[in-house]
Amino acid sequence: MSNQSDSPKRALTRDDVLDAAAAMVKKNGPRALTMRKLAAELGTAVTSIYWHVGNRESLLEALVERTVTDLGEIRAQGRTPATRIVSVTRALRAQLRGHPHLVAMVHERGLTERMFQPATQALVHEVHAAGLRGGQAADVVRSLLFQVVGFVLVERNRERAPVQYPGDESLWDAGAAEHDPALAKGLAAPPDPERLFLLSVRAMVDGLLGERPAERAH
Amino acid sequence: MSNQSDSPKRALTRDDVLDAAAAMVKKNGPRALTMRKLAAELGTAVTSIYWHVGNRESLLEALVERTVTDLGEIRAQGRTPATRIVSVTRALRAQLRGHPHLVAMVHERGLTERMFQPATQALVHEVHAAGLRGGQAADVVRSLLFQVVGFVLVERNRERAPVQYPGDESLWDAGAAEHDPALAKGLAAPPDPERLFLLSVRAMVDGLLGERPAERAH
DNA sequence: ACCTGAACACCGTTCAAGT
DNA sequence: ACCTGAACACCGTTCAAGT
Repeated sequence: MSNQSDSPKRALTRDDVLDAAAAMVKKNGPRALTMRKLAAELGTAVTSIYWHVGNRESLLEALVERTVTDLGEIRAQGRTPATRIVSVTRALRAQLRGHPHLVAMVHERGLTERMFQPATQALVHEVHAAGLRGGQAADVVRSLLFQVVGFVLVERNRERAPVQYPGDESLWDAGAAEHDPALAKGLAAPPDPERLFLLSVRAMVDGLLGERPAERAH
Repeated sequence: MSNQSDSPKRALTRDDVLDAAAAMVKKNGPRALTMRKLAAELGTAVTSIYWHVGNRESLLEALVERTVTDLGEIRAQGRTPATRIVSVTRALRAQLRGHPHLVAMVHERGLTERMFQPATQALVHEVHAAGLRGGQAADVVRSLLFQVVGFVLVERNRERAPVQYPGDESLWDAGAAEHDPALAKGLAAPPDPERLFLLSVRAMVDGLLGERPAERAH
């Protein structure tokens, strides 16, 4: 708990507050950001913070806003439409993982559209290049966005709760795994998120792009 | 704020506490469950609750445990492997949506494996019936579980934050939608989750089942 | 074995008062 | 325009004391 600067006194600015708040969130998550501790960190009275940012909720909102703005563009890589689309989802996932607490905060505040604008634009472009148009293209873009965000949410929660219940093979030995020891082992081991992400995104992209309306009967 | 019963006095049981807590969570979410309000609801001192359930965290844990136990089986429906798998994911999504606050609570507490045991078993069975074995089957099951849970998480957060930023077409008109008005309109309108879920799960199932190792090059 | 009130250490927020 | 301390209404949790 040290002050932001060693110089004897300086006017407290709104950006000072945001910076300190960002540091606290980055270190221990949004839950650990309390107005009082933030004030202590900044060496001011709690009430000064209220003057600069209104209240805790607006503070978090401003924080999210600032982070989203700093996220930067997403560029597709690869030659085929499928690879380019997959590369965009990977870039988006990397962005999200770079700001571990951002996804949940953004979601709780309904800024999703805004946050995913760069990724959406990139996806729209690639999906268009893949030959899709109109409502179908929109569906594909939406499916992919949901997929990536959902995956990251699940992934993050998994990391935070490291030891899963029941944890080992006990559940799958008893015939549940259809007498397939390799399957049982595969389900018992912790998943490799990198691999799983690629696998499922590729499957979805293949499924979405390969779709010919006439072929489908189920 | 009324007491649980009109009979003058009764011994407070652990189940009474859990029941009242469950009702409060169901009504206003886990955040609204405070020990003090719970005590008021039950007409006892706060400290009595501590005697019965330890503390707030164990209370929520017990609640989750009980709900998960009550979730019940999942049965596949349909004739082809693909339809049967999709039916399992739909049933799982319905279960999760039936307990709106459960998913997040379960996740925060690392009970995911346990919660999804019925769905996992059903999926393992169907994936096996589709001809997949070993590690590949495990990957498919995992991908689908991640997909469903992720989708429901995103979906739920979207419902809670109804008006999205920026909200309307303003973003997509300016050439971002590749001069495709139908696409722009599709992205601007709020998604139909039911349709989107089916669409993306089917795409993923197709992609996962249709996979022949030799065919893939990207 | 079960329940109680008092007390502690925290919260977010408001308000009147200072410079 | 900016900062302050005091105060209010909440939290979760502990503890010694009751029956």
